[in-house]
Amino acid sequence: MIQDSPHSLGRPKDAVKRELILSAAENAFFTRGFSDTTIERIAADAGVSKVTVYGHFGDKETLFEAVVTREAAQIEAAVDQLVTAQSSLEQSLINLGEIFIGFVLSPRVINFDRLLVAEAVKNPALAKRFMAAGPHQIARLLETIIAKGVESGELTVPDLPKAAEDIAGLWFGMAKLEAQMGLIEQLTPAAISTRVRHGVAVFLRAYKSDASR
Amino acid sequence: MIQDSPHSLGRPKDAVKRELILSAAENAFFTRGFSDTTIERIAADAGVSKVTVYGHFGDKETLFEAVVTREAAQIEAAVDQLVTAQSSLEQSLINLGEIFIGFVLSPRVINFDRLLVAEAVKNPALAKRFMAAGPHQIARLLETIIAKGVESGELTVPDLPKAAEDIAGLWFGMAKLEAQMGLIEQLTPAAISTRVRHGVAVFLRAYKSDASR
DNA sequence: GAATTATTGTACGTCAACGTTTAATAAATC
DNA sequence: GATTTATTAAACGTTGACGTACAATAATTC
Repeated sequence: MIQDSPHSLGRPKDAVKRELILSAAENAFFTRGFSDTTIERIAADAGVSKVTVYGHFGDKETLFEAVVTREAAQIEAAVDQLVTAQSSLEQSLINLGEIFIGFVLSPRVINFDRLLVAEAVKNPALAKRFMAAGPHQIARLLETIIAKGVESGELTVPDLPKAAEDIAGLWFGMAKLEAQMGLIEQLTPAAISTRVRHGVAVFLRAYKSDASR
Repeated sequence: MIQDSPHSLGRPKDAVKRELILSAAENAFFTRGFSDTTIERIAADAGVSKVTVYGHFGDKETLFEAVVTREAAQIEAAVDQLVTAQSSLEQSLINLGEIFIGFVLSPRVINFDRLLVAEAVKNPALAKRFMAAGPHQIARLLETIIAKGVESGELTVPDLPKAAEDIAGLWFGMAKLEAQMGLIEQLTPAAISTRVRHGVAVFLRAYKSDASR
């Protein structure tokens, strides 16, 4: 049971303002990085005074961590929704791939991990949290799907985690790097679909069992 | 012919000091990023006065660009040396892959592109220069090797650039991301070799022509 | 209504870093 | 040797941003 935050005395902190600050901070950190983001700018964007920012979050570091934690939670929730519908192996892979690649290559997530990459040296714990919430969860889902294909006899897979990594690598190709470097914009759904289907096709050619040829 | 920089009058700038500054700057930028690197620190590391830094490079931005340009040139030179020895298709791929992956996952290059990723928003031209000097050159080499396999009838490849991207993606897998995020250290040569051979095997299973099965 | 806390705007203290100036010395050309 | 430029150390001006202080007002509990 979580107590409904009693706060016993005085004017309570405004939860809406807190959200506004987090959103403004997220946007600023994402586009400018940690050092080049100023608290004053965040406060202005949030339509809030600087003192209020300091009232809700003690300092810049703490605010940054709050942003990352919040984003990681959102990613985690999004991944959880990637429910594998009942369908063929190929279709399952395509479904997951389209959601996965559309997600990972979205400007929002690219910006997020641009930021994380830059801060990873200084704050490894945050980077780990991100990996656990995103890529590592996806990898587990992939393994589940591939394992089903093995059970049904469609696939021959000597190393499950490696096979999951293979298809993820095929989906990514060079696109992630090029997105990080700003060379490609948001991919259209059609482009994502093409990319994913190609990866699935190559993967299946490599891993299809002799029995199912 | 390049004139031997006449400089006609007065004491010439010290080329050794220039190199020392570039090295110190590279190291500082790589480990701390652009904004968190100070000119004073660079000067101190280089064993040189701050004024000398400003004498050689007008300001911080220019120094940064000089570092990136120099690094891109080194990468370009390194890639040029990836001469494809005369050997089997499989062995050619393995050779290129081991050099490629060893190179791309080295702490030096990971740091470099960590830096580039962070600055890509502000300076897209630098990011493009990096991609052209590194990944895009490698891609061309890969296409050359794969094309040979097609000519010899070993491979069936409907889309050459895509196939090159496939094998690069297979080699990378999640390793690049994990290295960027600081989750894995420098891979041992053995680990690199294993990773590369695995990628080649999967690639060949997917792309081997019917005639050569 | 009294007490308490939140929020705001403004102002301030502090610090770090960019980039410049100055005076002195070193290294090059003529 | 005269001139010119590079280098150094130290000091400086300036700017930008973090974080705090203050006084006034708003929201909430008792």
